[in-house]
Amino acid sequence: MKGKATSFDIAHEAGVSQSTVSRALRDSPLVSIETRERIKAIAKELNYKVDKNASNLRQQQSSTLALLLFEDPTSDDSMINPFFLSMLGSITRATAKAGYDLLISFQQFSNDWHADFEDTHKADGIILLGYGDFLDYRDKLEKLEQQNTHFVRWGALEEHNPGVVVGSNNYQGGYNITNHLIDRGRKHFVFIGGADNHSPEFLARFNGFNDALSERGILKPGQTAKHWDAISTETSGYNVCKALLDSGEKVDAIVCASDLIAIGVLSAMKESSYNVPDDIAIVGYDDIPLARFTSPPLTTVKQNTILAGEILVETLIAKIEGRHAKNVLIDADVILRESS
Amino acid sequence: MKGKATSFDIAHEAGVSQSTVSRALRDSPLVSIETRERIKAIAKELNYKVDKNASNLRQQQSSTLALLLFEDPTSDDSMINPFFLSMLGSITRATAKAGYDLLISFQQFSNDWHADFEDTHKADGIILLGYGDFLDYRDKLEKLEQQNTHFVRWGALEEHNPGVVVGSNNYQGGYNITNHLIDRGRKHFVFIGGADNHSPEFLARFNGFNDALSERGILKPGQTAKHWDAISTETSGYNVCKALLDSGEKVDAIVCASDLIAIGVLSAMKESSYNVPDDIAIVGYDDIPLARFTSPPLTTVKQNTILAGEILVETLIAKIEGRHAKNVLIDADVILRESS
DNA sequence: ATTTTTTATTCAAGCGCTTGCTCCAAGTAA
DNA sequence: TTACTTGGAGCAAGCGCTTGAATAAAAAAT
Repeated sequence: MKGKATSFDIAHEAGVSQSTVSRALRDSPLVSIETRERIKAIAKELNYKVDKNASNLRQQQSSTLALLLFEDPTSDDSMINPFFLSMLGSITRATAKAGYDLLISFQQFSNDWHADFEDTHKADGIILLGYGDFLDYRDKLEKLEQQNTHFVRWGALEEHNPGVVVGSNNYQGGYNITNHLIDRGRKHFVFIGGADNHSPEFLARFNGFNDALSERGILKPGQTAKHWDAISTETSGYNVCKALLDSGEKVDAIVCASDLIAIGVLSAMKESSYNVPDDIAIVGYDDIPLARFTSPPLTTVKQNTILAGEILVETLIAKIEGRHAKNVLIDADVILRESS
Repeated sequence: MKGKATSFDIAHEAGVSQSTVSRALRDSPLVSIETRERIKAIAKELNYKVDKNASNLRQQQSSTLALLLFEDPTSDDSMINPFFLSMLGSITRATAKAGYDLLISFQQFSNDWHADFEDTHKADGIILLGYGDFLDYRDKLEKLEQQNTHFVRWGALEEHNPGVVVGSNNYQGGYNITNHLIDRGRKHFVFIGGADNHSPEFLARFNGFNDALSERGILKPGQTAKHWDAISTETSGYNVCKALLDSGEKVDAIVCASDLIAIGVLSAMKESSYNVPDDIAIVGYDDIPLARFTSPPLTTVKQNTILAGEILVETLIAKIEGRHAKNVLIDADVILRESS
C-alpha cells in the first residue's frame, strides 16, 4: 500500500462502493449490520482513518474549537495567569469528550484576528479567556457578534454583554471572604488589586468586599473601603504592599484580588518582618495550586475551574448547534488556610 | 451576500477566473502585480478568507501541529506540571510565528491514539510533552516512527531514542547545583525524587548529583549517594520529607528533583520547625514562576523553556519539511536564591 | 401473478481550493 | 509578412469525503 489508504481502497477491498464505506464507518442504518462490521474490520486492518480535511470540507464544519488566550503585551512574556492554565485542563478534556478538537492561540488585541478562526473554517467556535480585564474589548466582541461568530467568553456579567458569558460569582466571593475576616475580629481592611473599572471581575470582588464591610458596620454609611491598585502579578503585589507598609496606614487584614498578588504581598510582609496572620491577615483569590504551599498557607477563594471549563465548552457547543445558550454564574468557595 | 464569500465570488467581482484569484492571493508571479492588488483589495472588502479545509485537502497537509501532553492517570486530575505549562506559551508562539496552528490534547497511554493526529490529516506533526517519565512509552514511540509520523519529544537523550528528542541537560544541572551546595560547605546530602529508572530525566539529575559528590570527595569511591523516592508533586515531596525527618537521617542539604517536590519539602520543614537554609539547604529544579516566592525563595535550576519551545517547534517543522533534524540538549542554569 | 413496500446498495454531484496544462495576444526576430 | 517567444490569464482535473436521489433486489401485500 503506497501512501495512506482512502475510502476507495477499502471499498475495493470489501467489494462495495465507496459511499457504502463512508456510511458504514459512520454507522448509518442504511447499511446492513454485517456489511458494516465487515467494512470496519477491513478499515482497521488497513489502518484507515477518515481524512479530516475532506470530511470537514464536505460537511462545512470542522469539529474544532479555538481557545484564544488573551496575552497582555505589557506583562512578562512567560507569565500566563495560572488560573487560566488550570482551566485549560478542563477545557481540553471537555472539548475532547464532546468530540471536538482544540486549537489554542495567544492573541493580542492589536492583531486584527477578529473571527479568523471561524471564517477560515479552522474552528466552529471560539472560547475567549482573559478578555475581561481591558476596556477596549467591547468593540472587538461586538464585531464578532455582528459577524455571527460563535463564541463564549469567560468574564464578568455586566448589564449588556456582547455574546454569552460564563463567569464566577466574584461579588459573592469577595463578600464571603470579607465576612470571614470580620468574623475573625479584623478591623482595618485594605483591598489590593485592580479596584478600578478596568477589570469588571476585580471590581465585583471589591464591591463584595465593600458591601460586607458596610453591612457589618466596619464602614460608615456612604464611606468606601480602601483599595490600592495592583495588577495581577507577584511583583506588583510585592511592590504595592511595600508602598502600603511605608505609608504607615493602619491595617490588620488585606484582601488581595488574586493569589498572585497575595503571594507578592506575603513575600513583602516576610521581608518587613510582619507576622502573618498574627499581625495581619492576608487572603487571596483563585486558589491556584501553590496557594496551599505558601508560608503560611493562603486563605483564598476557589473558583471551580473544572466546572467552569466544562460549562464554557458546553455553552459554546450549544451555540454552535443553534441551541439556546445563556449566561452562567458559578459559585465560588472560601478556602480556609492559615494566613487568616 | 448570503453565506461566506468564496473565491468564485471574488473572481466574479473582479472579472477574472477563479484560478487567477487563488494565484493572486498566494502572490504567484503568474499574475501581474496590478491584478494581484486589485484582487486583494476586493477580497479584503468582501472579508474573504481562504477556506482552510479546502486548501488543506487540496494540498494534502494541514499546516497544523499537535501538542500532546501526557496525562498521568494516577495523579490529581487538575494538576498539570507547571513546567510544561510554561513551555506551552513558547510553543504556541513559535508555532504561530512559523505559520502553523496548534492543536492541543491530553492523552493517556491507555488510549490507542497512536498517530491519529497525523493519519487523519489534522496535523502535520506532533510534539510530545511529558512522555519521558514512564517505562512503557518506548513501544508507542517506535510504532509512531514505523508509521513515519513526524514527531519530536521533550525528554532525556538516551543511547537509542525513537525519533528526535529535545531535552535539557539534566546531568549538568544536577551536577552544577550540587557543586554549589558543596561550595557552601554542606556535607550531608540527600536527593529526593524519582531516582529510579522510571524517569531518565530525574535519573540524569541524580547522576549529576552523585558524580559531583564523588568528585569532591563527599562520597567514597564506589559509594552511591542517598536518595528517597518521590513523584513530582508538592504532596509527595511533603510526605517523603516527613518520612526523611522521622528516620533520623543526618542531613544538611536536600536536592529535589523538581520545584514541586521542593515546595512540599519546604512546607514540611516549616511544619517541623527546621530553619532553611540555616539548618538545612533545599534546592529544586525547574524554576517555576513561584519558586522565587516561596519562603525562603528557592535556589533551583532553570531550564530555558522559551528556547526549548522554540527548538521543539523548529525541529518538528524541519522533520515535516524533510530537512535533517537532530537531537538537541539545552543547557540549564543554576538560579541562586535564599534556600541554600 | 402482479403491484407495492421495504431494504441494501450504488450513482453522481459537489464542498472550495490549487495547479499542470492550454490558450491567446502582444512583442521580438527573421 | 511569417515564425517564434513570452507574459498573463483561463480550463479543468481532482484532493477524499458526504449525501440526496436513483436503482435493484427481496419481501410483503393484493
